[in-house]
Amino acid sequence: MNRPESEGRDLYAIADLAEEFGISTRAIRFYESKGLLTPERVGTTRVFRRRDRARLILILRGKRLGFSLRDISDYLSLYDAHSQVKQTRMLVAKVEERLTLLEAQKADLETTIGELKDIKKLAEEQVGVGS
Amino acid sequence: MNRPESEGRDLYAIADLAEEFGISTRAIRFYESKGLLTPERVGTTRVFRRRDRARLILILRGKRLGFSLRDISDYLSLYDAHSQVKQTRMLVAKVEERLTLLEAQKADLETTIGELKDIKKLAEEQVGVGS
DNA sequence: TCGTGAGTTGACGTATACGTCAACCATTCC
DNA sequence: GGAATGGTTGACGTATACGTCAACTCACGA
Repeated sequence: MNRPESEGRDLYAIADLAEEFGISTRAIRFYESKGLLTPERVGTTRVFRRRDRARLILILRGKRLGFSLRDISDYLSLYDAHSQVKQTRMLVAKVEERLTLLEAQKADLETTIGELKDIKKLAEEQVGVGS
Repeated sequence: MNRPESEGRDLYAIADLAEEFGISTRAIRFYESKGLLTPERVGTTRVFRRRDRARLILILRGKRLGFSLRDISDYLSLYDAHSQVKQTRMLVAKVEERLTLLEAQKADLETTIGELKDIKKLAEEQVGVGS
């Protein structure tokens, strides 16, 4: 069910990921120092795999949403637990908590978007839309 | 069309607002120092009106959404421009820019919410939902 | 008149999230 | 073998968003 031969074929250098996601290598090292990433080492050099890359995507999305690295760390552990499927009750509670937060955030966002659309409409009427 | 008599009837002390919104008076003073609020003064004491209270609500919502005070400041100026209705073309552009940002954020949020719901579902199946 | 409570202004401290810089390997290419 | 290239670790600096604290003012009531 596992394919050891296909493993070890997805290796990224720190600079690869930095460039791909438009962040600094220093930032990536910082995330590692906070335990959000756990790349392997070849000697002293970091080697990242698909898992790390996926986590990095989650990290950056979390940041775009305004979460702290601490929040994101918790969030990532939900994913880990997800694949490990242990302490499942705790997990459900945590997920629900997070969902409540996010749904509230979504409501805030929708309110804000609505208000801005109103402003835009009024402003456009003021000018004459097509002019 | 304006009712001067009904004005000046909505006065809040700094502590009123702090308590109402569960923040510190220091925070409110900080927002003022950053130009986000402009309460009047009676002697040295700050006096807030409905306008300030409304702005504070926008500030706190912005913060919940993960925006910096700098962002929120820009955002508030959209509202100001909105009521003043000047520089209208600039305003439309700014609003559109902000809307693009927020729509992207909303997409991020919906993705995240979706993922968490998946995790929750899997976890619940693992346990047996009603148990 | 004294003190008590509420408000005010700096000044300083703190946590987060990095950027910058120096000094140091390790490879590789000529 | 020397230089360039890319990677590594501290150490230090910076911006944001406040909290904490000291020292002061002012109004009010016993």
